[in-house]
Amino acid sequence: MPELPEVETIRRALQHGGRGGAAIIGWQVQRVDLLWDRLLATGNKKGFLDEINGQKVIAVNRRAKFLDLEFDRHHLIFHLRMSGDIRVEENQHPFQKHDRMLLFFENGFHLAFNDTRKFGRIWFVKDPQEIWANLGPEPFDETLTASLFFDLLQRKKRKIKPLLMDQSFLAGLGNIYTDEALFQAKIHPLRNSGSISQLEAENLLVAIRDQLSEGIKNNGSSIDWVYRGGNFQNTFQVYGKNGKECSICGTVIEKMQVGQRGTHFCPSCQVLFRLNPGIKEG
DNA sequence: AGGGAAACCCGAACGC
DNA sequence: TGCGTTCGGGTTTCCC
Repeated sequence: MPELPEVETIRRALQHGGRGGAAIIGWQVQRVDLLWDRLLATGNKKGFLDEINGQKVIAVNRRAKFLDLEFDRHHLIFHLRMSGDIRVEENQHPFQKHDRMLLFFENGFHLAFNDTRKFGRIWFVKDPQEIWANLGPEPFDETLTASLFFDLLQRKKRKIKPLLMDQSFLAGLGNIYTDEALFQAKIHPLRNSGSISQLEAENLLVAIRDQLSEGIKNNGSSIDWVYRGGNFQNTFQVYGKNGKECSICGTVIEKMQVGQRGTHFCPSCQVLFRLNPGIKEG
């Protein structure tokens, strides 16, 4: 589902073209159809529909899983949540089931926001900072060094998987990339963040960046029926692989619930307790 | 502070 | 075949 790599893939398509659509930079808004009112998370509908008219797209940015359409005077921020997707098409193209908003441009094209499950939201604001004020660092932020990451983990006493998915701790990971990163780093999802060693923290940060990079390189993951075009799902090592053999050791991959989320791991590669005396448990 | 549960949604997958 | 039930994904909110 849309996690950082999927949102980044969509961002690049809107900025530079791709995924079957053209770049939208410089395009001017002519009209907006809001087909499902609750899509707009804040502000009033009329103000939004009136004020966006005539504005041009300056840039398409991303922060964590938020997509930021930057216009002359406002930002239109999207969160795709579970099933959101964006298409750019000529107006003659038929609208689709579950389209929740249509942004018409003066050049005869429109941007369609499609969201089967209606979890996605948009914000129309002057300053995007107010939307993402509580987000943690970007995973690729250069100031997020291995030693800083270790310190941040030490300060918390939480299960590592829910902590990595907490957007105020680290912004961008979702269920899939978290499971894959923990597998690469050989860390059990239930490990207490305070028990992670310096070396493990280093490996984990590398794994997070590796997995996200691979996801972006593959244009994201197409799983279920919701996301178009990505191939990263073909490289999954643990996500959805429960019952299959681990590619490293042959042990059967298991699935369990952690913080209400399906969690996939190799019980041999990712051990919760080490038997070696002298190594702290947990 | 941390963690669990529920809510928001829909369609696919499953069970009978 | 057809019906009812379960599941899952990201986030927020509420409660212990």
